[in-house]
Amino acid sequence: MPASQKVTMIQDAVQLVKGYPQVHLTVDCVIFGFDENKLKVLLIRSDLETYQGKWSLLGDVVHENEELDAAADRVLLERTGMTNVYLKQVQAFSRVDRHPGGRVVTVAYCSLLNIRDHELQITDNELHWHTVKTLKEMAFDHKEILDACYSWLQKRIQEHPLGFNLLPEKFSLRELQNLYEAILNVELDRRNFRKKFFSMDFLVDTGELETDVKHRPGKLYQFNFDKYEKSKRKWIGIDF
Amino acid sequence: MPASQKVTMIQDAVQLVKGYPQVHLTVDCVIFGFDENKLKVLLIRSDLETYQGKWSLLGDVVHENEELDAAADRVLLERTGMTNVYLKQVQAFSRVDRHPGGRVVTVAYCSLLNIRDHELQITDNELHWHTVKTLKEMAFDHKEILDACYSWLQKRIQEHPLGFNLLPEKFSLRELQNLYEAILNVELDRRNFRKKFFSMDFLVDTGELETDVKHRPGKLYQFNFDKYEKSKRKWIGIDF
DNA sequence: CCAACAATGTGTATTATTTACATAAAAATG
DNA sequence: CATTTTTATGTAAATAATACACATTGTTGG
Repeated sequence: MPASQKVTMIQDAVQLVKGYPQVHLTVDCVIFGFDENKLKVLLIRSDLETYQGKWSLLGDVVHENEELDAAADRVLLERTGMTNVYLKQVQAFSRVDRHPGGRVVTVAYCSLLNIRDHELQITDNELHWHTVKTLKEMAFDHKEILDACYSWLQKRIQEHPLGFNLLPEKFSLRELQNLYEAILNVELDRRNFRKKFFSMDFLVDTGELETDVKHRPGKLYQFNFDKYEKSKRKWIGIDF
Repeated sequence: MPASQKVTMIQDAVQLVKGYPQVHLTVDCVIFGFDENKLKVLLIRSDLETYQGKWSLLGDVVHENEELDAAADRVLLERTGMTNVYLKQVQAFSRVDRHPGGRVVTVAYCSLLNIRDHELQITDNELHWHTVKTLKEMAFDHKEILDACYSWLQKRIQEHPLGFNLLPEKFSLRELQNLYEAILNVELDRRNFRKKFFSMDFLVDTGELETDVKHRPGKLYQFNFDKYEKSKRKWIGIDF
C-alpha cells in the first residue's frame, strides 16, 4: 500500500449515507405533440394557489425505490394512458427557490408522442394541448424547463430520427417537412428536403397513399428504425 | 372559470412538499485533462470498504441550500483549488442500488481543465490523473458515469469549442490536432485539419512560437471566444 | 365532361464543402 | 553543413448543399 493512502476506510456505508442531507426529488415531463402543423405541449393548470391560473408541466415526486426514468414513465402512463412512449432525460433543475413549498429538485424529461394515438381520458386540471410558440407564463420554473427541452428537441431532431414519434406510423413527406419546419421555425425547400431524406435511405414506401386530403394524395412512408440502428455512424466532423 | 376546473387548490405549498419522499443527492465530477497526448481523468481511491482499491470520481453531497452547479463548483474548488473551470451538467444517475449505503441519486458533471494550470495540492486518497483509455473497474456506477461523460465530450467537442479548455491558452495546431485525435480516437489529415480550423476563423495567431521543442517550432494560437459567441449559428442541417 | 386548380413528384446546373494527396521551407541535431 | 524532423501550404477530384422549373396526378366546380 502506497504511503499516501493513510485514510481510514469507511465500513458502514449505510451509516454514512444516513448522515447526508436530503432533498425532495421530482420529475417533470415536457410532452410534445404535433397537430395542425404546430408543435404542441401537454399541460395542466397548477393546483397550487400561488400559481392559480398558471400552466404547469406534468410531473410527480420520485418514489422511494423508483428510478428517474421509471418515474417519468409513470407520469406519462397516468396522464396519457400510454406506455412505450419516446422519453429522454434532458436536465436537472435545482434552483433553491424554484418551488414555493421548499427545496425541490426536478429532473426534466422530453417526451414525443402522436396526438392522434391517444385520447385525453382524464382531463383533470384542464389537461390539454397548448401551442408551444404562443405559450408565455407558466407555474414554477416550468417555462425555463420547457425552453430547455424545446432547444434540446431542435438540436436533437437535426441529428437523430426522433421526429417520427410525433407523426403517425405512416406519413407523407409533406407532413414530415411540416414537422421540421414547425419545430425548427424555418422554411425548407421541398425538393431538397425530399432529396435529403431519400438519400439517407431509411424511408420505406408503403405503397399506400394519403386519404381524406382534398388534393392529389401523397405517398405514405415509414421510417426504418432497424436499418438506421445498424448503420449509425459515430463520426460527424468538426464544425462549430 | 370553466366547468372542468373543479379541483381544490392547495393553499399550503410547504405542507404539501413536507409530505414528499426525500432522497440523498450528490454531484459527481468527471474531470478531464490532457497530457502526454492522452485524455486523462482525475480520480481518488474510494474510501468505502466495499470498494476498497477501486477508483472513484470526485463528488460530494449537495448541501441544503445549494444548487447543483454550485455543488459541482465546490467539489472542483476543494479538490483542484481552481475556480472558473469549464463545468457542465451531463446526466442524472438514479439506479436504486447504485450506492451500497442507500438511495443516493447523483448528477454527473463534465469538467475540462488544463493539467498544467494547477498542481495537485491535496493528494488525499491517492488523487491523481488516470488515462481514460485504459481505465477499467471503478467504484459505484462511476465507470458508467465516466463513459456517459466521455461520449458526451466526444460529441460535444465536434460541435462546440470546448476542447481549448484542455489546452494552455496558447497552443500549436499540432497540439490541437493531437487533442482531437486522442478524444475521438481517430487519425486526422493534418492539412485538412488546419484548413478546417483556419476556415472557421476563430484562431488568432499570437506571433509566438513553441519553445522547448526539439524540432522546428510551430506557431502558437489563441481561440477567439468573443468572436465565436457573436457568430454562433443555430441551423446546422438535417443529417443522421 | 372538362377546364382550372393545387399539390405531388422529379431533374439539373451551380456552388460550396470535404477528401485525398505532395512538396517546399524552417529549425534542430550531430 | 548535411541530415532529420516537423511545420506549412496548395491543388485536383469527389461529394454534398443549394437554387431553381416543369410535368403529373388527383380534386373541384361549372
